[in-house]
Amino acid sequence: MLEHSNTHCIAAMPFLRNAMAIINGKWKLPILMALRSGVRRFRDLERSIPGISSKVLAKELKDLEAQQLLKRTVHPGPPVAVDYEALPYAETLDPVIFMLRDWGMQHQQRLDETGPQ
Amino acid sequence: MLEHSNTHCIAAMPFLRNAMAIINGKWKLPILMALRSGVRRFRDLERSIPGISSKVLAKELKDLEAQQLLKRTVHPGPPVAVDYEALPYAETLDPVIFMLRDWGMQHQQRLDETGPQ
DNA sequence: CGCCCCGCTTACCCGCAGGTTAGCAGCCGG
DNA sequence: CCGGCTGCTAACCTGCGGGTAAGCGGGGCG
Repeated sequence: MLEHSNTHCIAAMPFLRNAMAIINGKWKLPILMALRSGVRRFRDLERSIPGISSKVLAKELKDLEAQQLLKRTVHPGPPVAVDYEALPYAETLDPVIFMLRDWGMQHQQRLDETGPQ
Repeated sequence: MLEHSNTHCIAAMPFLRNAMAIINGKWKLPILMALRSGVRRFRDLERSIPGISSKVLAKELKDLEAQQLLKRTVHPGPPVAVDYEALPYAETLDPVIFMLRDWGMQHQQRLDETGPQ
């Protein structure tokens, strides 16, 4: 698999883990989705993502910024305001996410059909 | 994102998690790779996947079987022999894995280029 | 009989993601 | 001056994925 070579597979694992690490975690995708739908302020994100805690939100935002998927901007007021925006680069994740979602859907169907019997 | 509707995004999350759950875990992909490269017996899998323990291997094999990605067959000997083989269905994961790997590679490059400066 | 191989299972431990609660500095409105 | 909102951080706890070590029933082998 992966070009029919086992060594290539092993070599590919770090990149796979790399990619997974970003999509992974309970909140990364919800955060990106919220950002893309126009929410920018910390508290607004907190409110628009039901269930997330401020601790986790802050941490995930840092991670996503480190991955260059979003930009944090501090507008010195007063009052100071912070906003987060998804970078265009974040869109390059879309095809990957679509693929995962589609396979996930089809797989769920398969399990629903053949599993219960 | 995901068809420009936030509700669709939320609806898609279970499928995403579903798909992730299968690819996820330290050993799922290595096991599938080993199976596809022709290894079928439990002990052989254990040996061809350096670092895995028999406990984890057994558990992951059960999971993968439940997901219908592989088939477990017991050949009553004596001696009894058990073999595991990847089902053709497992190949439907390839495009997903390719996408992840490719994005992961390109992303790694991006971080290497812009990060250090 | 003694020993090793196979295919597991059991019991125990550990690290880390993530949840819970609390608090803090800065600003504002009343 | 009091209370509330914003953008966090700190301290604590829990669950779970996974590692480690050991063992066990069945069989083959010398």
